[in-house]
Amino acid sequence: MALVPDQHGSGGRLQPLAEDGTPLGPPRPEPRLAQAVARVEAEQAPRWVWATAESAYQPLMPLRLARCHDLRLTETLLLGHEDHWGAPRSLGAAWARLRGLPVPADLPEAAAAEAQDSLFAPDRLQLPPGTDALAAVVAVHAEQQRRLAAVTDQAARARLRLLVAAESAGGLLATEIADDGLPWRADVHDRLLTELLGPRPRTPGAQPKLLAELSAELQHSLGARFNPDSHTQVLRAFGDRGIHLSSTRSWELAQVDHPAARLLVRYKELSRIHAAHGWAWQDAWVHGGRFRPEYVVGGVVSGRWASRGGGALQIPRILRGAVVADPGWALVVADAAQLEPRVLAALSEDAGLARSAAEGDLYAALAAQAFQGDREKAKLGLLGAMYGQTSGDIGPLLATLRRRYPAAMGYVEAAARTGEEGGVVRSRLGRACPPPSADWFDLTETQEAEAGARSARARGRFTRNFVIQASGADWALALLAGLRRRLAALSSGADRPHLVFFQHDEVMVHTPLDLADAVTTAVTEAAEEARTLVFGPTPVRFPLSTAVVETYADAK
DNA sequence: CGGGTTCGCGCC
DNA sequence: AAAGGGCGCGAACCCG
Repeated sequence: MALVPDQHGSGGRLQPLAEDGTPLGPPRPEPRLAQAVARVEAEQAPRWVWATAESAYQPLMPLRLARCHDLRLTETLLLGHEDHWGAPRSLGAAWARLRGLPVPADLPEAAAAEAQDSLFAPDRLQLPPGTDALAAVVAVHAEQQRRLAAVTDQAARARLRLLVAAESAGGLLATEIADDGLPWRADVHDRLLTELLGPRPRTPGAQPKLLAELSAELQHSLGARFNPDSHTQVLRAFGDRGIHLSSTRSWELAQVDHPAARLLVRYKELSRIHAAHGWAWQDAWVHGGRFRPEYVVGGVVSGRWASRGGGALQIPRILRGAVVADPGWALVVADAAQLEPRVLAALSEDAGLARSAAEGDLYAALAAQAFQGDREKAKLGLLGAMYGQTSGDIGPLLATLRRRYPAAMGYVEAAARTGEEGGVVRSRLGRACPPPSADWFDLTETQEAEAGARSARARGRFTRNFVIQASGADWALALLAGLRRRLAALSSGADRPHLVFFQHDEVMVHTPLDLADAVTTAVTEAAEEARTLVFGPTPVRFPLSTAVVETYADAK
């Protein structure tokens, strides 16, 4: 069912479609769009087709719909798959390509965010003036179905269709999470901040008491006046005492045997909390007991979500006590244990690594197999292999891994080689990595062989990691889509369990207490379903650690 | 004064 | 000699 809201007001138009996108009837004007959509959802539960969730789904909040086909997200996936990276992805751009018209550039993200709030800002859909938006939605959708059907390899086609469905479900979910919000207790947050920093300063922008004291103590211990927030001044203050630092990074300070180093590390920890998640952050982002961040589905090229404003994906551990379930409710927190090495085991079909990943603690099993039981070595070696690390004492570890797990190591090394040579790699479900940038070619073809080689190696590390990170994102998206479907089946109305947080390999559901066990079962089943959907028959397991808690702080 | 860059750190 | 992937954000700093 194609859906296009009116430019202003609460109406819109619907048009029923066949699976391949052919219209099954004329457009239906609906002056009361939300009611009409709710009725159609109850009667037919169609797959809704729209330009973007933000243009079509957000205005329908708090309505919940089961399935959609998001044209913008799908266009991005298809363009990547067709190696047309960088082409504009808006509905208007896709329509223009279809009709042989000049293709409008995408709005920059910042402008797009503003376009949301202003009646006069340019329309993010980028349709040429006078274009019928519903006709464009119908035509672009039919074209996307045609392009999906044109993928020749049957298994690859099925996986790409799965990716389109999962990505679109992600679009639904991001809108719903923003609508529901993450439960956030401002009073608990304030208490935590007061313990760490001292009471909230009366004048906005003033430094909290404990932070100011720490700053004074730090300056006293170096016998100089300086701003601890200024790298230049800090380096000079230490240098004047004969301590020569190459940076002010905390790991470097940790090696310095001077009281000022410890004070500075502590100062940096606290000032960061104050600046990034302090009272100003609370004023800006927490309202009515909810933190409402804006998630950007597919905001990372690997398919991970990004966020805009509020640092939704960087909630510091020390403040997680402020995430508290409502009275009579609970939080179900689930995260995938050791997701990325398991993804590598499944992708590469390495028999030895798969055996380690068949259950329990992967690193411990690896250590028992190949590292004389030294779990730390096993973990460092495998992480280094997935990131392309070459420094430190990792050489012998990589050599062991190469000897014992040749298929797994061969897999990441092949991905790295492809990247170094300027090629493109894909996730398990078919998300493509970006091609090298234009200046990459300048560098690799430069006279200065060293700069070119360095740049090629950097791209090799990127593609090496991409196949794993992006396939992990495939799995997580499939889990989300399956979990969302299961939660909707558990109950409806105001007391429905709902997803409130998603961070790469971790999900959180806010649920009435009596449904907490059912939610735990649902998330476990969704993870198992995702494993089969994404990786097919594999011995590799993707265990979740799940917890039913009152506060996020108790989840780990 | 505003915009862009660098540094460094929060998260995975 | 160089030396691990992906992000968002804020403060300092630099420049026109």
